[in-house]
Amino acid sequence: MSTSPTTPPSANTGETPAAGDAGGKHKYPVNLPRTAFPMKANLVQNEPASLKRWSGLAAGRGLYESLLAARADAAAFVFHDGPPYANGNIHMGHLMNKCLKDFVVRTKMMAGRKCAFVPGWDCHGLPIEHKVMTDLIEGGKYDKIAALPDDQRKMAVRRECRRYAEKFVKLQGEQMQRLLTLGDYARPYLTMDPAYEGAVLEVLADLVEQGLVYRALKPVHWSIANETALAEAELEYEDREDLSVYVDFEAADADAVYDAFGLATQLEGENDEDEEPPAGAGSGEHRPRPAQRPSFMIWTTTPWTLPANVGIAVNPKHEYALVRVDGNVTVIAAALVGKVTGAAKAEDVRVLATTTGARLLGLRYRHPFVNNPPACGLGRVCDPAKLWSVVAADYVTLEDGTGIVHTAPGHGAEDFATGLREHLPIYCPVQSDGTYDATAPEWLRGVSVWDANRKVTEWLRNSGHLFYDHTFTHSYPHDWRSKTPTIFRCTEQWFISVDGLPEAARGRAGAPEGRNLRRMALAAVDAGAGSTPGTAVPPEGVKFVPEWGRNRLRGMLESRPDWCISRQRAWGLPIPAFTTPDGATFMTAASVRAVAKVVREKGSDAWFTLPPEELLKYYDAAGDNDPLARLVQGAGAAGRLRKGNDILDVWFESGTSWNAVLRERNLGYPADLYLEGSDQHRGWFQSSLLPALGATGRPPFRALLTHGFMVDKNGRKMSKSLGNDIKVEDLLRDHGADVCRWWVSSLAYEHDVKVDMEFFALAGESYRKVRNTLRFMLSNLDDYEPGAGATPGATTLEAWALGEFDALSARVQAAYDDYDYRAAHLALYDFCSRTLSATYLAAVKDRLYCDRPDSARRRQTQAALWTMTDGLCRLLAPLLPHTADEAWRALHKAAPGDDRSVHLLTFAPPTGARPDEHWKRAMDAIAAAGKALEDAKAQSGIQNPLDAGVHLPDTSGVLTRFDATDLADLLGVSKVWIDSAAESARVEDLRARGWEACARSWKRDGTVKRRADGGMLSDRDAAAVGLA
RNA sequence: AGGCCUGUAGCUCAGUUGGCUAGAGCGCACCCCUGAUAAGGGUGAGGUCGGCAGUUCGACCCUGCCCAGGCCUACCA
Repeated sequence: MSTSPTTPPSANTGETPAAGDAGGKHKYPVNLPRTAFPMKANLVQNEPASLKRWSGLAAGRGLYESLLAARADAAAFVFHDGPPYANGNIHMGHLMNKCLKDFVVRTKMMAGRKCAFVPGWDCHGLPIEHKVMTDLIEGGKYDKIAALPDDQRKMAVRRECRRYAEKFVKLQGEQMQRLLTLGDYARPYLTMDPAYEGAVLEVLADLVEQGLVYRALKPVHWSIANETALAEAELEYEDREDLSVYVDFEAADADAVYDAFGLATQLEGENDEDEEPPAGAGSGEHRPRPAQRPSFMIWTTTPWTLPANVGIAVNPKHEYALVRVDGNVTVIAAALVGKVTGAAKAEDVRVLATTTGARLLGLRYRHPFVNNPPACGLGRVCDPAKLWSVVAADYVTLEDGTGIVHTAPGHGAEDFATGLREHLPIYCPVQSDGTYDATAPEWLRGVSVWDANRKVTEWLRNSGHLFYDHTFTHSYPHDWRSKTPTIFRCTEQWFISVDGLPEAARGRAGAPEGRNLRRMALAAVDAGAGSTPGTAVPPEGVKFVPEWGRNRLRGMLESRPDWCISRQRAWGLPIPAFTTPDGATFMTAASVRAVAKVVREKGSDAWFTLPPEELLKYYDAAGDNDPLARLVQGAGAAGRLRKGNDILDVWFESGTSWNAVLRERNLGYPADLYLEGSDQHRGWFQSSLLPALGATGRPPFRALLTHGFMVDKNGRKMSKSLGNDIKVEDLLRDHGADVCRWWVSSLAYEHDVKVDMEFFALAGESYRKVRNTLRFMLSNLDDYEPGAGATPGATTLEAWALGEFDALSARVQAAYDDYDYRAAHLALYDFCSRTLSATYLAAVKDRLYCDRPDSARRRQTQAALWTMTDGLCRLLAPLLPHTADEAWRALHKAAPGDDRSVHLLTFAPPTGARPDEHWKRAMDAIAAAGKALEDAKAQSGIQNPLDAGVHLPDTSGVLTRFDATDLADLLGVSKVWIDSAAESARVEDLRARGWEACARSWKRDGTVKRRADGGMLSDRDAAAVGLA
C-alpha cells in the first residue's frame, strides 16, 4: 500500500482552516502504517503455500519431525488418535474431531511438551468388503472369483479391499493435512499393516493366556442359499408372507398355575359363577379351579423355530389372565384377551382370574412335541430346572401376540440374551443348508425350515395345541445377493468373557482364573469419582471431560454382554485358530504368538496363502504348557490341521492400537488422552479398555475427552439423505482451514454442535477482526528494530496493555490445559477486539502517527506492540497455524526462503510489565467519561471527539498519577483535565475556548499556533516536523 | 422401549453451593471517524430462562411429569 503523502509539499499559503479539512490534509507527513501483511487473508491460496514451506524446513525435515526432534528430551504428552474408517471423504464430524485433536497436539507442543501424534486408519471390515463385492458383482467380475478355491477367492477379494482402503487413506490423509493438522502423516498407522496386525494378535494371545477367550454358539443372520453368515449391512428387508400361529403350551403342573392365580383349592362343578372377577393378583381367591390342565398361549410368526423352543417369556410387570376359551383354559396377557380371542372368533370367553407376570415365573410347561432335553450348547452349563419354564423378559410388549413369548435362543438375538441369562440351552437343530438335523423330532429331520412352517403348524393342529393361525405379510430380512429370505441360526463364534470365563471353560486345567473385565472396567471408571466398595481398584482411574462421560461409559459396561470377536469374512485379520482332524479347536497363547510372528513378516495374507505348518513354524508344542498343545504334538500333527475361517471384529483391531501403536512405537503407555465423539463410549473407548485391562491390567488411557455430533441449524442430525449435510471440501474452498479451525475452537464441543454455512461466514468475520488487529500492529512496527524502546513505567499505557496481555496469556494457557478451546478463543477475540483494537491501539494511534519516529514515547509503544504481536502469534498458533505463522513471519521480516516459524517456538514468558495498581480505577473513570461524551455529542454541538476536552473527576485522588495526555488519548479527546473537586465528568467544547486544531494531528491541545512555515501546529507536531 | 445428554435474547454461549433490576459476543438499529478504510470507534433496543406441577420465605439453578432434539443400545416373538 502507499505510505507516503500523495500531496506534494507545496507551501499552503492560504489560511489554515479551523478544522483539519481537505485543504491541509496531506501537508505534513505522518508516520503512516505500512506492512506487507495483507488485509485480505486469501487463505484458500496461501494455506497450501504454508503447508509446503512447513514440509521442507531445515535439514529437509517437515515441521512435525523438526518439532519432535526439538522436543526429544521434553516431557511427553501421550496422545493417541482413534482411527477413522478408510472410506469416503472426510465429513463434518472428522473436521471437528481432527481440529480438536490438532489443538491438543499444538498446544502441548507450544507448552514445551513432546506430543507425538500418529494418525491412524481403520482399514479392515465389512463396509469396504461390502462395497468391493458390490463393485465386483456389478462389474461382472465376481463369477470368476467365486469359482476359485476358498483361500484364493478370499485373497482376490482382499487384494481389491486393500487397494480400496489405500485409496481412501491417501485421500483422507490429504484432506486432514489440508486442515493444517500436524502429525506423522509420513508414517500413519494402518490396521492392515503387517506389524500392526502382529501386534493385535499378540494382545489376543495375552487374552488367551488370561483365559478370557472362549468359543460358544451364537445366533447370526444366516443365508441358506449361500450357506454363510451375513452381517447387518448385507441384509435387505422385503415383504414376505408368513404363517402366524397361536399355540397352547400345556402347563406341567396345573395346580401350580392355579395357585399363581390364587384360585381356591376346590374343583369346579358345585357352584358355577358367571360374574367377572375384579382385576388384580389373587383375584380368583374364591373361585374354584377348573378340572382341566391349563396352558400358556404363545404367538410366533416362525413356527419352524418351535422345535428349538426352550422357554417362554413374560413381562413381570404386565398383568396376565387365566381365560376359559371355548372350553380350554389358557393364560394370555390380560390386555390382549379380547384381541386374541376376537381374531380367532372364539365364542365363549371368560376370564377366570388375573395375576402379574412376576407370579408366573418359574412355572413349567410341556413342549408340544419335543420330549428329550436339548444339549446345552458349546462352552456352557445350563440349569435343567429352567428348561421349558416361564422366564422374565422386559422386551415383552402388549402390542402383538399374547404377551407370552416363545423363546428359542438358537434362533433370535433377544432370545439368545435371555437364554444366556437364564442358563437355558442354546439349541439349534437347523443345519447350514436350512434342514433339521438328527436331534430334531423324526418327522422334521431333513425337512427345510420353510416347509417346516406348515408341517409344524399341521402337527400342532392335529395334536390340539394350535389355537389359531392365519397368514400375514411382514417385512423380513433377505440375503442381499441371493434375494432369498434369511434365518437366525446358531454358529460357533469366539468371545471375550466380560465376567470371567464360563464354568465349562474355566475348569480347563492350567488356565488361570480369568480376570473379570467388567469389574475391572467399572473400577477404573469409578476411580476418581465415587469408589466401588469391595472391588480391586486398578492402578489408576480415568478422568472424563466432560464428567458425564463417566456415567455413560459406566452404563455401557454394566449392561454389555460378552464380546463376540469373530466374523466370517475375508477382509480382516484372521483369528489364528485351527481344527484338528477330530474336529477339536486348537488355539493357545503360544500358538497365537507364533502365528503373529509370521504375520509380522508377511502380513495377514499369510493365513490365506500358507499351509498350517508354515503358519506354525515358530510354534513349539513341546514348550507350550497349555493342555491344548497335546493336539499338535507328534510328527506331522501341524500338517493335519485345518485353518479356521474366522476373522477378528474390527473393533478388536482398533481396540488394541494402544499396543500396536503406543507400545510398538515406544510412545508411552498408557495414553494421557483419547479424544473422540460420544458414540465411542460404546465403540473405541470400550473396545480399547477391555483388551488393555485383560492384557495389561490397567486402562490404556488416563483421560477421555468426548465431543458431540454435528446437527443442522435446526438441531436435526445431518445426513446426505436429508440433504442438510455440509461438505468439508466446500468449506475449505470457500473459507480456508484457519476459518474452519477458528470456528471449531469457538464451539461448546461437549454437546451437539449446530452447523450451517452461515456460521462459517460469521467465524470469518470474527477471524478478520483478529487478523486486522494483527495487521494494524504489524503496520506500526515497520520501522521498528526489536529491542529498541525503554521499559515502560507503571502508569504508562504500555504497562497497562502488557499487564492485560500477561493476564490473557495465563488465561489462554490455562484454558488450553483444560481443553477449553472455546474459553481460549473468546479470550483471544476479546483481547484483540476490546483491549487492543478499541482501547490500546486507538489510544496510541496519535503517538504512533505523529510523534517523531524515533521519539522515546513512540519507541516505547512500538516495543510493547512488538512484544504483544509476538506473544499473540504464539497464543494463536495452535488455533490458526497459517495466520499466526504468516503474522509472526511478517513481524520478524522473514524472507521467502527463511525457515523460521512460530510453530517451532513455545508460548512467550510473561512480559515482566508491572502495571500500576490503580489502572482499573483509571479505566473505570475513562468509561464513565466516555458515556458523558456520548451525552454531550447528543446534546451539544460536539460531533468529533477531538473537538472536546474532558474534565475528569478524581474523587479517589489517584488519577493524578497518570499522564493527562494518556487519559485524553484513551478517551479519544484532545484534552483532559483532572479535577479533584468534580463529582462527574464534564465535557467542554474546545472550539468555544478558541483552541485551534493542529493541522497535522487534528488535536486541539491548546498549544496550536501558526508556525514558521505558516501552518497551524501543536508544539509536539511542530517539533516532529522540525519547526520547533 | 431403555441408558446418557441438551433445550437461557434473532444466532452462539456464560450464569459459581437456589437469593439483589438474568450477562457476553455476533447480528440488528442509531451515531462518530475517514491517516487500520471491502477497515476503526461509540451508544442502544431485544429474554414469561422448552412446558406444566411441586419443594422452598425465595428457583434459570432442586424434584416429578410432559414436549422437542442428539448419541448409543434394543427394534420384536
